[in-house]
Amino acid sequence: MDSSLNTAEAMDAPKVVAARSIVEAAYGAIRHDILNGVLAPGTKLRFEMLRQRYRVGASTLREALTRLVGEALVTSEEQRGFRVAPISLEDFADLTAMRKMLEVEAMRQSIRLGDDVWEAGLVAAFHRLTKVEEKLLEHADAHQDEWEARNREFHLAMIAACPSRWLKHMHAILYQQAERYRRIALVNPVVPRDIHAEHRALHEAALARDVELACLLGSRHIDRTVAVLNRVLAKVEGVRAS
Amino acid sequence: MDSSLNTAEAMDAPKVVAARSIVEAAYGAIRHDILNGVLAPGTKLRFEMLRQRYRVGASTLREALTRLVGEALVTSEEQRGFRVAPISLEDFADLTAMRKMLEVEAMRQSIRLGDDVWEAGLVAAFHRLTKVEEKLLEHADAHQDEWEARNREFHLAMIAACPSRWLKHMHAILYQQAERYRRIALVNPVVPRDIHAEHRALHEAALARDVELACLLGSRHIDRTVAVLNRVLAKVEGVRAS
DNA sequence: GTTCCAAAAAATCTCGAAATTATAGTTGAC
DNA sequence: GTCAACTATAATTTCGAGATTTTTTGGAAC
Repeated sequence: MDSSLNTAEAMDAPKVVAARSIVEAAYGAIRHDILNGVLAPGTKLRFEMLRQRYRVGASTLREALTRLVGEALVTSEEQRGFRVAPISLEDFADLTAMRKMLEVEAMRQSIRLGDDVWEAGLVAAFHRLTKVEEKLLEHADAHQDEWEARNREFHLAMIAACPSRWLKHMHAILYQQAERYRRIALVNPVVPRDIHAEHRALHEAALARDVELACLLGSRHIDRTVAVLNRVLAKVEGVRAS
Repeated sequence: MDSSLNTAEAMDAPKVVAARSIVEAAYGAIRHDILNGVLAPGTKLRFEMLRQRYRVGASTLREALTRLVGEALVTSEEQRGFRVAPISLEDFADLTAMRKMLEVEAMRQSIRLGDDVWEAGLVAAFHRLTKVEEKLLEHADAHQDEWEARNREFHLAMIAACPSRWLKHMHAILYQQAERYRRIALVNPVVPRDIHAEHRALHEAALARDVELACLLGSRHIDRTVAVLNRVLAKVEGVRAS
């Protein structure tokens, strides 16, 4: 919960969470498959099918799904089972507007209150992100997963000093949702070119404690990501339908 | 989900939800008990105890609790069971700052976009709230529960025209959390006196489509509620401890 | 008195069969 | 041919016993 600066736990979110319980493992696996589009939006989640797929009992499965409902990755209809939460351009716009509001506010607080430890974490995260972006320029579409992870860490490091647990909690949910859209659009991988420049500017403004500039850059950064994604998503099958 | 104007469903949240499934019933019952302090903050939630209390099987109970974890009314520690989420003055401040931000933004959008139906709903909600407040002046601390419900409906009606699902969703979670603190502080019932005037002003500003005034009033309204609650909560046993 | 270890106790977690409910298919009446 | 009621099928939901893990207890060594 409070370990956003910890390097070792960087890969916590993506896949294998070294699950201590079976529910946790199932939850992680299903979440992974939803985020990566293996379980397509709108798909009916039938119990027999899921029980085979993830090798768990009915109740265990049910608990994992309930947890995903709480994060709005799954929907449930009383007595009619579960579905992968549908996606739409409308939802993406809503989601992003909300995330922008929260992320900017979190940045504002974080930059104001961040101490040396926060700065160190931010610099480190930026460095790691830079490294991956260099690799990305050579090997093209490999490392895409890794870039996603580093990108997330960088943005998390940026708001790490924000003291509001609720703000960070809700931001995390929204970021995860956005991540879902991003990965679905990633069928045609978007090579990040000027994104590095944006990150650098953002990073420097934060270190210079220029709150207003950083917020402005952060805001624009999200806007551009959305602009790109909107273009891609509009073409992808199923975004409009489900 | 979309029935915030429906009179008949006014009592949906508090208690008996006419549960279609047993999980739903258990969830509602436990939620009710947590919100009203029957299950005190920090309390360990042992399965045997809960199974007896609510008459449900282990898995069913577990699912209900998982759902409550999603709303941050319950915490879970891997392999160590569940607890009623602790409360603290710090959390209350955080929670409220967050809610203020979201509620004001939702009001802003709602007042800008609200149509005739929205206006009608708002007027109706204000009227019902007024009626209860009159009753409250006479019979003192009875009807306190009803006032809570009408107050909630009024504030929901105010933001009903906000088109953002995410904004309303997250606001709902925060409002519920705040409700928890309010009811715990309600051991010494605070008689709402000038609150009626505040509501009237807010209501009129909204109908006049004076966005800025309404937001200002809404903001102040929350601030005052917090000021009062802070004074009460500081005295209540257990808010600081757990 | 403190610290360690093992065994017992208590709690949580997991499973799949059985009960309940929804859906599809079928027949019969109009 | 359409609709309603009924039946058969398929899916979800519920339960509690058993497996697994944590916590407590008791006792021996230091």
